[in-house]
Amino acid sequence: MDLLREEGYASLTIDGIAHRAGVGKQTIYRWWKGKPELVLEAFASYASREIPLPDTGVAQADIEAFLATSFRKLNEGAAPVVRGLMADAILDPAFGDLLREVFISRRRDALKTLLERGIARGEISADADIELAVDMLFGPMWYRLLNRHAPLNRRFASGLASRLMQGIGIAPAG
Amino acid sequence: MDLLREEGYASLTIDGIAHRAGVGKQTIYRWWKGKPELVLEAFASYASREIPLPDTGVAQADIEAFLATSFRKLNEGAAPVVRGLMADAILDPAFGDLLREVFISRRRDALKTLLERGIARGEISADADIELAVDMLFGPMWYRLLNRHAPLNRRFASGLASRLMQGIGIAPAG
DNA sequence: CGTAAAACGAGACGAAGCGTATTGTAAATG
DNA sequence: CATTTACAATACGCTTCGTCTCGTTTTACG
Repeated sequence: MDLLREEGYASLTIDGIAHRAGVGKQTIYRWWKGKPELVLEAFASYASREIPLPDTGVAQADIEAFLATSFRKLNEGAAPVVRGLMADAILDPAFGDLLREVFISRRRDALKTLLERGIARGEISADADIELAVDMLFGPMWYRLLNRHAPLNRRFASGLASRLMQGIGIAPAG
Repeated sequence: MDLLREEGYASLTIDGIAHRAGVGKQTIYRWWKGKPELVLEAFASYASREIPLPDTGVAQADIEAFLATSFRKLNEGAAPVVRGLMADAILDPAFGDLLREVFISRRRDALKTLLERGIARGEISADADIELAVDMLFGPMWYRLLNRHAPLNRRFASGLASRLMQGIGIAPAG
């Protein structure tokens, strides 16, 4: 993780990692298939203290808080790592499967939990398309993360959460 | 483009392109900075017959048609190329700037035109956040394109367009 | 035309990084 | 205590990169 911060994902090499760790290359290849798998595992353990799910009692607020926390983690340094992992996932479909399995799908599950709570509470339509809703929240996040055309800030989190609820929510009384 | 289709973006090399083209490597480097820039230009010219903007008279239908056409182009063979370009854009910020400038931003502009027509017609709230709306349409598209967890089909286009309009639209009479 | 400059095809070159193989040493295993 | 396993170090062959050096067209212009 130190090397990753110092040199960036693209410049990180197995030789460099082995040297910094005071370890032979063979030892690294004994435990990991390559750089992406190694970084993914390091990142997963770094982020192992899972982001606790917010529970404010209101779906829109939960979603907004969840997104805001995700954005904060990215802005605090995770962004380059996540971007690099995605680049390798694109170039190597096998690693793409792995990334989806151990990272993407878990984040999706967390978000689904929030949405299902909203359904249970009657805030969200029972026949809402949950998969689509997740895509509508994480999609724009990834789009800004990878494209860098606009910041991942609280305003964005708030905008996404409120527009989504207008799309799938049940209008509150009043 | 032939080589790209045959071998895939990741396996495409400058040496390979030069050989296939019956051309020296130096000639390629004289005209392009590297593989990503070359592929971007080839792709841009291939897609130069710009997708004409739909104009049905109804914003939601325009948006849905625009998305559906984009999805179709991707599904017909553009997807691997676009994915590869994005991977390089992630790994090389300078190329990321270029990709945003000549591709991403133009697609965004096309979508903005549709949204602004909707505002002019009174179908979309005049103070709607257009940038956010574009992110909410293209974001999920890119998310599925890169992550491959779900298909880019007509149902997805329809779902995105309708949910967006519920978020930023003005309820029609009736 | 005719000649000088520019662009070209071919491919050699050194620098990286990859993933594997080798070698002798240090742990651990039983 | 013997044997097996893991290890650090590093050499190796391979691939690709981007630059360079050749003669050989092709182009530009007097």
